[in-house]
Amino acid sequence: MTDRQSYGNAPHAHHRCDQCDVRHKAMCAAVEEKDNDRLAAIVSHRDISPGQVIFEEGEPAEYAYNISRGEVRLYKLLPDGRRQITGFLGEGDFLGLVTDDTYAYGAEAMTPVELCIMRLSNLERLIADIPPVRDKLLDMSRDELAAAQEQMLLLGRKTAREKLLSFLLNRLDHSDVKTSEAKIILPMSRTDIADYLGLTIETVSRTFTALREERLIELPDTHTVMLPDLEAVRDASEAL
Amino acid sequence: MTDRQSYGNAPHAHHRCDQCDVRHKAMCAAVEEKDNDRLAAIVSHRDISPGQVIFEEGEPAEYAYNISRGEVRLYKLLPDGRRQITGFLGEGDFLGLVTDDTYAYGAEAMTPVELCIMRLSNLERLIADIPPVRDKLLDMSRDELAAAQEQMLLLGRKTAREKLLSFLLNRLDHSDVKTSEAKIILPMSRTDIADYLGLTIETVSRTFTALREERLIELPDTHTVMLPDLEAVRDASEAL
DNA sequence: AGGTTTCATTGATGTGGCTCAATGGGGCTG
DNA sequence: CAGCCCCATTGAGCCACATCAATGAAACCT
Repeated sequence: MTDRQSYGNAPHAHHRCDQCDVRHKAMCAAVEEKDNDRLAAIVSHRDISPGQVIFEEGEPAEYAYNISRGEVRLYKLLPDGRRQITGFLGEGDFLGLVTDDTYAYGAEAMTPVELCIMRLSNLERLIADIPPVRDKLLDMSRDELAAAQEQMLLLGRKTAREKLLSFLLNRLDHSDVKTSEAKIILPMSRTDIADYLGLTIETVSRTFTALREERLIELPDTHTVMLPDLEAVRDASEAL
Repeated sequence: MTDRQSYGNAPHAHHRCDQCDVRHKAMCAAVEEKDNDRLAAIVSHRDISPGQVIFEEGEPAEYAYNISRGEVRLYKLLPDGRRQITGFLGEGDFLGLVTDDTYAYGAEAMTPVELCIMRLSNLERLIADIPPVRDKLLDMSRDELAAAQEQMLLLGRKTAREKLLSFLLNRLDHSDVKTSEAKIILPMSRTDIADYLGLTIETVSRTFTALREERLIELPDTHTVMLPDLEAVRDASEAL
């Protein structure tokens, strides 16, 4: 599951932050034109291949990351190997808020990932000097907290069917491709979905099949889901 | 469950913040001596009796709160009434971080509660003007996020037994009475515990009984738990 | 192209926790 | 202090989801 190789590949040289594709979505959007050089001076880049570990839970936290390309899973483990995925991150998302000086969760690439890296000490100085950055991070952690609470409701009180439908609706909201027909691409495996929803892989698979037979969803292939009747899905995701 | 009466009792007059019992634990600790007057000028107080609603999920958020006395539960509801408690708050805790301008969860008093109230608009000005306040709030939401992720692990992947033991250990950590024997006071009902752990009241009750029969816990009365062998509890809370 | 590995699906069976139901006990009220 | 109400406990049976096991299908390597 985590064939950690050389711990990521060698970092690149610095980059032009003002030309970054995901700048507008990322924390960096809070940095003004004039401070761009300062931002560029403290970031470097790294490519990560699918399945590789970015960092592990409990590891001393040295860096914070912005995802400039690809998809990442965050997870926590129990001693016997049970895993809970606490979130999926994508382009523009920020990675590495820490409490005590260790990472509170592990992070792995699900697809090829391009990371924008900065030392936490440098980030802290940036935060102190540029108030909008601090505001942006506060906002982001507020949003994350609201999402976490929604996920607690899902994990603690929803059925398998409701969990899966809520998950699909979430994915739809967060996808940027807004076609008329609701189409969802799932970059993660069934196992990842199961570990995110507090289910087993078999239950996820069976529930997908059941939903397809009810015509609530279509599955053109394993990693694509279509929602032909959004209203029906919304109703079924919280039962009535 | 929520006999909302007159929506709290009449607010008191302002208070001496510098004499506040919970100041050192609260966000207010980040306000310096010289800014005390400014803090005192924007806060008022309110007493809430057990079971009363402080605010409801989805309600437009106008105020933020500090808890100066008592215990509060936060929760989210599904349309059919299923409830997930997302957290328990106590003295010094802050209440009312919002995403869009509505509360992301409901809040109810579990015991008699004394609240320190401030308008969100005033708090925002305080945040903008006094950087340590912003830092403190960022820290607090980081901690809350870490706790939320831990709770996701619990809800998604732990057994009833592990859930209950983890819950007790958490309560022990957050209690300020540090006696040699590990003693825990639970202000909340069995139903609250069930809704926090994603269980039913019957399972909570049965699990308590089973743990007592194994001598992992003692139950002098319904709302008191003793942990005679902390190591054994820690092991059992994550299985091996 | 063939062989291997990995991942998803499906089936058969088991079980932890839920549901439904009855009983017990502690605290409040009059 | 009797009666009531609320809450917790306990029991019996059931079911949603887990576990165990087999098969199918796609991706990967050589």
